[in-house]
This record gives sequence, structure tokens and C-alpha cells, in this order.
Amino acid sequence: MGTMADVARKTYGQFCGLAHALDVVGERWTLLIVRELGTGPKRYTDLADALTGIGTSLLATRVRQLETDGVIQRRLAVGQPGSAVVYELSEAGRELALALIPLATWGARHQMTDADIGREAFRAEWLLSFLAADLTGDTDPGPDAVYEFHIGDSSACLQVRGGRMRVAPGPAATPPDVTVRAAAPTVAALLGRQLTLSDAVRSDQVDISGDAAATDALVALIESHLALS
Amino acid sequence: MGTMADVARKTYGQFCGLAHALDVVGERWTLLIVRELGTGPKRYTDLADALTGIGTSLLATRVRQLETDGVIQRRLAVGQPGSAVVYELSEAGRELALALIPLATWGARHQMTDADIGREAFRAEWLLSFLAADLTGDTDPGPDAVYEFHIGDSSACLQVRGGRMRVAPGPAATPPDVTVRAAAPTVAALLGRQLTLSDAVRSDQVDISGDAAATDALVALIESHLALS
DNA sequence: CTGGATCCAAGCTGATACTG
DNA sequence: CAGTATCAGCTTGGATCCAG
Repeated sequence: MGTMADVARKTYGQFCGLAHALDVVGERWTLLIVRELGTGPKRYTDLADALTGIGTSLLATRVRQLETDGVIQRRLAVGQPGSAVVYELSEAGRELALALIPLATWGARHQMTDADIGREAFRAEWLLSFLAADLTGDTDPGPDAVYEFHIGDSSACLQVRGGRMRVAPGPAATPPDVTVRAAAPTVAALLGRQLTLSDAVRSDQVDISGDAAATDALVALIESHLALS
Repeated sequence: MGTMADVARKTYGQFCGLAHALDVVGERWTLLIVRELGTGPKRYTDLADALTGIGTSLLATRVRQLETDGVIQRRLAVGQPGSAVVYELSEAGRELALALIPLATWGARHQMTDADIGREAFRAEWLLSFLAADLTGDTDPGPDAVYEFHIGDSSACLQVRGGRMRVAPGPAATPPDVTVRAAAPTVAALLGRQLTLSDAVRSDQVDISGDAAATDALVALIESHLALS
């Protein structure tokens, strides 16, 4: 008789785009799964690890539902060590991830204070996705380069290539052009405008090293991000 | 000892804009309340009426929480008949409403089929907000005019003024320049591209009457909306 | 008209155990 | 590694009735 999981999902029952979107991605954890997959395919345990508190059972349910709704796809990764199955966004899922950027920006501007950073989980790629999203389109991203960030004990990298920015979790695959190091509270102070980037660099709270031209471009990018956020 | 309502709300505990946004507006019904207030201040019963199924107790809870989070404001309406208290979006709330447009657009494009319209609740302003949001910026909205829509038994109007569009529920306060009438399934067929606007007009499934120049502008608006959606 | 109170059902958390 | 199964305890949500 199967698992009997389809007992008619609860919907808002409204002929409205927002209501239909929320019928699919409005439950707890669902949009955070989409966010996680926004920086590339991930395995089940990667998701479980990033989403502290979700519990294996609920994660399995959410992932299954997102798959049947066509937002994500299950795929058998090729040639990788360890187990093979990864989840990745479908085309619709990638569009959804883009549609979330304004919401995330709103949350960062109105609901996120630097006081939170001490108590909360933190991943460098969460901030970088942000910076990248904010700057895509309106700003010159500078020359092609790979920037590697180490914020607290989390690292992520930002690749600029042909005028487009891309974020990936973890250290860069190839040696980065620029490496940035900072403590999480320092980043919080920057975001909260208690500290300027130039002051942080001068006082060694932020260390930026590598190719000079790329460094200058990165500083300009970050400063324009801070200016408009 | 009061109501003991503040027993530490459940949060995702992540230093991330999206997670913080969802901490505030991620619970069931919350974003639909924001959507409802996006077309102007509403009374408690207006909200309860639009949000079929929410239940009075939960609506009160949500509204209270949104108020303490600074998304909406309670206000005593002046000189109106009946009871006085209305809810309206704060500045942060208006920004949130704008941030929801891409999500609503995604839902409409990927999760909403015309087959739903028969079973679902429907309000003309839900569609119009959409059209207005989609077209703001990139398209010439045409001359100043008031368009009144009657779709099924729901009506709403679209005001174009100085190049800006505004949507309001219900019939227009002043006599409209153009009146549009259609049945809900006809609209669904248009959205689903089973029917073109010109065919619908020719076959009297859609009736557009009023000022000729404004009518032409409206047809152009709707067709460009349908083209890009 | 604006909610509060209440009761029951459904969903989520957290922990652990187990399988291919 | 990638899940499924279970299960107790708690939190949310739904539905109905009631009060200022």
C-alpha cells in the first residue's frame, strides 16, 4: 500500500500566484533547502548539516515533496568518492532561487542585526550570495578573478568570470587570486556600519591579500554593497 | 501575569537574510496578510473575509505579531462608518510587499494552472496587482485613466496616474474611463494562452467599453503582460 | 466589529534505531 | 552515505463559540 504520504496536501485554495507559491514552498524549512541548493548540488548529509535542527525524517519529506513539485532533481553524481546521490535545482528551482533574493535582501535589511551573529549559525556563502545578488546587473564586477573568503571558521568563494558572479561554498578549487580573512563579529560590525572596510583593513581586522588589481576591484564591490544595503 | 505570549519565538537561528525574513513572515498565512494589505488598509473583517480558512484566533495572533515586528501598523480610521480600526503596511511592510512580487510571479508561472480556478477562491485584485507589478518600469502604462474590472463576481480597479499604476479592490470611487467584464474561466483561458485577448473580445467573452484611447492602451498593457508571462 | 477562549487535529522536534 | 521507521512530547493550526 506504499507510504500513504499523499493525503491531500493543505493548500490555501486561492487563485493567486503568491498563494500557489506558498502552497509549494511555504512550509517550514522548504525555502532554506532551496537556498542551500542555490549554490550548487548537495548531498543529503550536506543539507542536513547546513540546516541544523531539521531532523532527518522531515528533511526527507521536504526533499521528496520538492522533487515531486519539480523544484529540485535527484541525480546520481558521477565518479565522486563516497555515495552518489545529489540534489540540484531544476530550471524552475533556479528561477525560484532568483525570486527569493528580494525577500532575503528585505530580511537582511529589516530583520537582521549584528547582535545576532554570536548566537546564530553562520556560513560564509550565505553572505556572499547576498553580495553577489545585490551587485548583479548594476555594478561592474571587475576583472575575472577568484576570491576566497574565510569568515570565522567558514569559507566560501566568489568567482567573477566574464562579468558574472558565482558563489560556491568551501575553499576555491584552484588557487584564488585574492584571499580574505575576517572574524564573524568583524563582518557583523561591517554590516551594521559600526566599522568601515578601510578601517577594518587598516586595523588588521580584515586581511585581504593577493593580486593588487583584483583586490582593488573586490574592495570596490564590497563598499558599493555596503553603501546600498 | 499577562498572556505569556512571548515565550521566545522559534527561529531558524541562522545569520542569513532569508532565514531572518522567514523567522518573521514564514508562518502560515502571514505573507497572505501582507499581500492583502498591499492594496491598501483593511479592517479585521476584511482580512478574515479574504483569507478563507484562517480562523479568527489565528488571524489576531498573526496581525499582532506583524505589528510588533514592524511590518504593519494599527490605525484608527477617521470618520468612517462602522468600526474604526484598520491595519496598513508600514514602510518596511511596503518594501516587503515589493519583495514578494518575484515570488508571486514564480508561483503564477510555475505552480498555477487554469484548471485551478474553478475550485479556488478568486479576487480580481490578485490578478491586477500582478499585472501592475509585472509591467511597472519596463512598459509605458499609457495615459492617465481608471480601469474598472469585473471578473466573475469580483471587481477591482487599476488606476494609471502620472505613469504609475495602482490597484484597489472593489469598484472605482469615481466613474471609470474603461470598464472590463469577463467570467473567471475566460480569464483563466487567457492566462493559460488557450485564448487570445483579441479572440476573446471578438467573441464577447471579454467586454471592454469606454474611452477609446484608454481602451487601446489597456489592451496593449494586457497583451504585453500575457506575452512575457 | 474585533478579537479572546477553548478544544481537538495536525505538524514539528528530537532521539534513536535500523537497512541497503 | 542515504535514507526509513518509530515514537513521545510539544507547538501550531483549524473550528466553533463567546464577549466587549
